[in-house]
Amino acid sequence: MAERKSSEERREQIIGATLRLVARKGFASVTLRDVAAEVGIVHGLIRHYFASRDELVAAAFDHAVTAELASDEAMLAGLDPIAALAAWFSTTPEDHYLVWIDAWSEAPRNPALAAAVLRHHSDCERILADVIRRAVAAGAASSLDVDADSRMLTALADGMAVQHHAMGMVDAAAADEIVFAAVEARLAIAPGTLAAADRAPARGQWLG
Amino acid sequence: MAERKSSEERREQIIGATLRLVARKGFASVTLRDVAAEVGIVHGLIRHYFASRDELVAAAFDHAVTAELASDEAMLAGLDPIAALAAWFSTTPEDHYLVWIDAWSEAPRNPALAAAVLRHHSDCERILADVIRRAVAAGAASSLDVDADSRMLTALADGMAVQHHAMGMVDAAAADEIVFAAVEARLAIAPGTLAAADRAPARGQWLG
DNA sequence: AGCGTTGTTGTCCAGTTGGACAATTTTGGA
DNA sequence: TCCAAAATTGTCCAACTGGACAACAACGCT
Repeated sequence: MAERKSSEERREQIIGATLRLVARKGFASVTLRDVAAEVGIVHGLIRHYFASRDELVAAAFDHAVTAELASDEAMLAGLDPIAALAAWFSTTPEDHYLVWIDAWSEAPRNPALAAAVLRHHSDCERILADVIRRAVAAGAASSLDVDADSRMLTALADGMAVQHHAMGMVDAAAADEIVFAAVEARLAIAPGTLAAADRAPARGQWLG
Repeated sequence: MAERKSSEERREQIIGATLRLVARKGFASVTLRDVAAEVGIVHGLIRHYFASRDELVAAAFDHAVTAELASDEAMLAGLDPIAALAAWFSTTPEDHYLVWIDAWSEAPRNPALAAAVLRHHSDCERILADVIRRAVAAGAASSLDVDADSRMLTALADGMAVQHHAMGMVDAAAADEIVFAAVEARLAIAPGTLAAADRAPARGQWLG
């Protein structure tokens, strides 16, 4: 009666279900039984793949962000630097950032998750720094300290994402406008350039 | 045998204990029994003061932030505008921001908390906007759109706080340096001015 | 002193949780 | 074909959860 799946397939199925639930209900309130029901298995089976609940949610976060950043990076590589900046700072899908915010708040109490958050945040700063370097090399921007600029602009984007996604203080258009203006000022790009270049395909979704 | 307290006194005692536990363990994992044990009462008594757990944590957040912002605002009023900017953007106590980050992630699932977060975030932007206006009036800074600058700089401070407090990516000194530089650039203040002015008394603690 | 209000207690409940584990079924290779 | 390994099930458990509630004790008022 059991539709038996290969180990890897089942593992990814569980991770996918976990992510979907985390996006909907937050890390703290996702239970093993929730995940099992979403997949259609018994909750005991999850223990066969993940040693603990903490390990499961950390693995889910890590898996999703790894895949998404790789896809984003590939997409950015195909754009000219200005279009890449516009795409990178455009408002991301709702579920994406709510999971990040949740991860920030959960990290102090879940070491495995904290490590993943730290690593992927560094990835984000590195990806942005690479784009800035390309823009500078192309003469489209200027930067005295690329890493510092990347760190500052990443922090700004995170803060605006909180205002938009978690608090609903600003809509997507207003958030983009504020971030674009700050990026342009910081990198000596003519005002309005990024908004005009913002024709990139939407960033990847997690929960297909 | 019962040390009977006045209604208001007991209420604040419960709120204080709740905040202390939220800072330590996060909103989601604070239970009524935890709070009761911290205060030294029976968990049933909490129901006498707060209709539900959600209402308790929202009230605790609201109460603490209200008090702290009032105290901060009074302190800022006693400083010249540049010193006030430096004080406002100096790294805040650890427990303070961890609670904010936790509130962001909990807000989508706790309407009362969401309302408090939204209201107090607006307070923060307003307080900063007032300081910027004083700085502009004093000829110490310039701003084309005070509200936009306040919103952008608040988002930046939040994002840096995440990097510092939740991820440990940067230490307090580096975070201050990045934020100070961005504030100076945005408001046309000479570089280094804020670091030199950063002699303000530490912002208030919650968990006395 | 008597009395109503209210702070306070202890106990109960039905439900949920993460984890453990033996039993069963399926798979894949010898 | 047979068997060891791996996937999967069902069930158990001890602990904990928020909430309900009746009983008790201290208080303010008259």
